[in-house]
Amino acid sequence: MATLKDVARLAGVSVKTVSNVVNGYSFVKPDNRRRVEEALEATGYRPNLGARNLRRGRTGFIALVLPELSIPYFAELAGLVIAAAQEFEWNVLIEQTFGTLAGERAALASLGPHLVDAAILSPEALQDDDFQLSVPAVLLGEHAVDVPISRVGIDNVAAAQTAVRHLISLGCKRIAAIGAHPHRGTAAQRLEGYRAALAEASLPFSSDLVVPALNYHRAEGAAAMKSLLDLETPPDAVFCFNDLLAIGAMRTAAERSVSVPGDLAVVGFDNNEESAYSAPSLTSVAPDKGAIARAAVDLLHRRVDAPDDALEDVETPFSLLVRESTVVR
Amino acid sequence: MATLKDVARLAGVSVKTVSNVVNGYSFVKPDNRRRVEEALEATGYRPNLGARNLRRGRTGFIALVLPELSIPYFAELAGLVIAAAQEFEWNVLIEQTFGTLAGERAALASLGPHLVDAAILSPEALQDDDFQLSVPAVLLGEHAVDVPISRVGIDNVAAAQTAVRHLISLGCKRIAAIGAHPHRGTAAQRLEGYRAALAEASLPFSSDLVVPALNYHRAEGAAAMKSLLDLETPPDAVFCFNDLLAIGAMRTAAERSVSVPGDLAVVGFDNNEESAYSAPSLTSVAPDKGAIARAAVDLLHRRVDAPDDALEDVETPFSLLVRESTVVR
DNA sequence: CATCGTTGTTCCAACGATGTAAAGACCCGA
DNA sequence: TCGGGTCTTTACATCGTTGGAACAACGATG
Repeated sequence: MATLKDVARLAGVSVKTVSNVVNGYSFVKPDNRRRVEEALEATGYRPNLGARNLRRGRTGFIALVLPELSIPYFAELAGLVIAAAQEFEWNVLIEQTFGTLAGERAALASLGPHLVDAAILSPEALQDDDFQLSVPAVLLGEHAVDVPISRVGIDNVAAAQTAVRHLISLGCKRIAAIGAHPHRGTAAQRLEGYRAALAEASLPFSSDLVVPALNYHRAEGAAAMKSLLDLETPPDAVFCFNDLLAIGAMRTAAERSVSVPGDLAVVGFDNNEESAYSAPSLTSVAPDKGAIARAAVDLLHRRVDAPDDALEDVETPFSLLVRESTVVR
Repeated sequence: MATLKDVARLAGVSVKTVSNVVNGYSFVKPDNRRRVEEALEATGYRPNLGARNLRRGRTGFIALVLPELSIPYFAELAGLVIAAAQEFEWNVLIEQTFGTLAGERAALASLGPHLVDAAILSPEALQDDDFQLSVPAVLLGEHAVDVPISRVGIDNVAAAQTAVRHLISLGCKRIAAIGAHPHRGTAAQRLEGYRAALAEASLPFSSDLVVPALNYHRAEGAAAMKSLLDLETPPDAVFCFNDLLAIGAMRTAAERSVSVPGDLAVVGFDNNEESAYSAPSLTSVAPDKGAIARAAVDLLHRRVDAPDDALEDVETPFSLLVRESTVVR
């Protein structure tokens, strides 16, 4: 691998002059510039990022801390974050926590100014004390705890309310919710939106109809739906806090010969690509994932230069995509 | 951020002694070792990886070059590669190519010994000439071209043959295939397995029943299935070269009121998590993704130390998971 | 022609870590 | 007491890059 030194020798100039050319410094004699450029071309020089960053005090990386890539929402988001980060010549380092406290603590501990310039976090179990960060960070989703970190995300209360209002508009009276979670901020907000929508339609809130979930995997949705169908009076609709839970719930409904949307309307959350192709296709709250990714990366980019700016709370748009799981074809 | 110098000053020893303690060098006096360890603890020292790697000539990163993270197979694989890489203290850099030649070329060009120690590649369009790599690499899938790079993957011919034999054993006579691709090595192999299975059962091969696909997205599977159902004599089974195509195909079948598996048996490939929950659930060839990820990382780890060893071709196991899309419940 | 400001280039130090060589401490037996 | 080996520590150079100061060349100015 060619270094600046090699290029300098070949071009017959000093190392610094080559560095100046590489970095677009203006005051280089046209003749020298040409010779250097030829030498760069000839050697196929590529800067050693480690050395450059060591010198510059930057690493060129940002961390993306998320539960797991096998969850479609996070996989899609990760792809968009990588694309957004490219604009700032940032590489993305993905850390999986598997939603555990230990995993999240380990991920945070491994971060530091020597490894990454900034971090995007999607925590699920972290407590206040854990947020001892040494690099600028932004939280995706909702604050479960009161920590001074900027946030990017949709208005989860409004989004949940929109989803449940839709179910109510279809005439559903017993609307269940799957996905309550002790620590997850988004879960609390979505539950709040759910209650608000019930309240404004004067529908009773029944804790029987609220089923918790820990990992938001399909299997949990399936299990939750079983317990709901076993109720004395099963629900006529279910609002799931993510699409995977909804897919699991629909699976159980199919196994029990409960017709969706005839007997049971189902709404999910996240709008995974898979949800447009399920049978029936899934009505879902669709956050603008691209906007989230861009906003998060952009915020961090500003924050790296000005770490002491006021915290930000960026609200990104969402929409409700109505599909077959709530409306008969 | 504390450096070795800070720790050394605090412990009252030289920088090198601290370095020796950090790196587990044996000959350090117990007394000094204790003082250094206390100082490490007190300062919360974490090595600057950039500097360490600059000195060691390693980067601590491997690249994972894949089409896109929003494709579940690659998302699941990426998660497993990250986990496998952790064992060797490697961080994983994910590069998305979106399956385009330009994207793949750009990804390869960006790799180099200054950025990564090695690379895992899942190319789809690259030609022979493009494989000018400056770091050890391993190919996932199949060689589409004749390049001297190690490979990890399943026996795609045998896997496809197994899948189609299964359809034949169900009594299917007109078995279609979706996913033929001009450049993709796996596609060629799977097509070969498909033809072999037909041949051994003395079933005719008809090119009408082979539909190409470029990106292996759900939409393509849906479109391909439409064209198959429009045939004068539609197929009674379809073997899709990945699960997304199969999901799309089943979607079309549902829209056309073609019953799966009654009128049409469907087999996919990859065994995405989603496929166990679709309606009907999808019979799929299940490669051992964990084994692939571990084998690839392991191979690279050996290759970094011994770059000139003979090429390897690691074959990982697969199985056929029979589900509702081929067998009536 | 001395002085000046602008341009262009080079030299040197530094980022934080580690390998090398050499020096210092220590213990043993002769 | 001395030589010789084994531990233990240190000073120094180095990885590839860039910032800053110093310096050199230049035409323009008085």
